[in-house]
Amino acid sequence: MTVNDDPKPEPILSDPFEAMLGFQLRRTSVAVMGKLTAELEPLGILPSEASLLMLIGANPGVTQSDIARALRAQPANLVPLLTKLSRRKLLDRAPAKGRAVALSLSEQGGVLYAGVREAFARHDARITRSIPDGQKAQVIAMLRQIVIDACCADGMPAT
Amino acid sequence: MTVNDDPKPEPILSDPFEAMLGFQLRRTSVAVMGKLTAELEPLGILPSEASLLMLIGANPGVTQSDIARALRAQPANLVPLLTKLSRRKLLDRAPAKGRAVALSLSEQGGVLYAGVREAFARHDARITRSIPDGQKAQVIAMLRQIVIDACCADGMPAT
DNA sequence: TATTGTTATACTCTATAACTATA
DNA sequence: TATAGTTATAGAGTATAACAATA
Repeated sequence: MTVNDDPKPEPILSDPFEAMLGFQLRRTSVAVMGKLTAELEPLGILPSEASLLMLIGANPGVTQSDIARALRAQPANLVPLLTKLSRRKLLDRAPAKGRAVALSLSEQGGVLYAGVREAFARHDARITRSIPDGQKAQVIAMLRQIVIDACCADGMPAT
Repeated sequence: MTVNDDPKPEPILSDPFEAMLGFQLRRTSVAVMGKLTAELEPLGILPSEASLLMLIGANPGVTQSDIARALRAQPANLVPLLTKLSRRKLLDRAPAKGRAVALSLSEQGGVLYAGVREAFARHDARITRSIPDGQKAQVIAMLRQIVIDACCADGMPAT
């Protein structure tokens, strides 16, 4: 066996980030998002677009501002994403109060939604599989607390 | 008391992501990175640049490829960052084997490095402050395991 | 020829300012 | 006038292909 099986044959560099929670969080998030991207790729949809599908599917009639608030996104940034979904005939738009538009999934959108939901479920099961049963909620609670520690009680928006 | 103290006065939307570890990881990472950005801002340096300073400061003489490997970055993407640091006279470059260049911090770079290290330490203490003493290592181990679960044993680079 | 570094480029994500439309 | 949505734009991060320089 002359093949190198070591997953990290890196040079002997001192890594100042190994013990830092912040960078480990980021590294984990990047890896997880990368895997999600791969999981969604056969469906021809990006994570950002898929998350809109998930939100609209779970909340028929939501408006763009609702979505922006829920995802902590800038309304302006939703426009190209929703345009793309609309061009694929995945969305229905109905007039709502004011200038608002009530969004829901078209029949085609519903079909893709089912696939996307499955992909998300598979993905989350995969990345959670090493976490002891019944401990996932505690981990999420911890992450939520870190968000609070990171951004609250001083000048930061509650991302 | 008529003031709304609720940090999240959001509409009653069903959030399909609340229970998903992946999105909570991402949300946490975004919040933490935002806070780090704010912490570094007075020093006039972005997190990406600061992480180069940290790596070079801890490993005088590293080359660009060493850095790329350690940070899982594309070598091409380091160029503009290192150029920016060089223009600020923060780096010294010495010829090394092959076409490689050994990077180290200039005197000015060392001064900024001290401040950056302090900022990183403060930042990490802040986001870790809710984690019970002596449990940080376990949390990091869990994150590392999630990275493995997310990307290994099937077609993904070990991010 | 293999490795290192660089250039150019393109795409995604994010943020802001300025604008339009509606009640 | 306040809210919803849009346009344009700019910055940052990331990825790839093509190229130059060195051993």
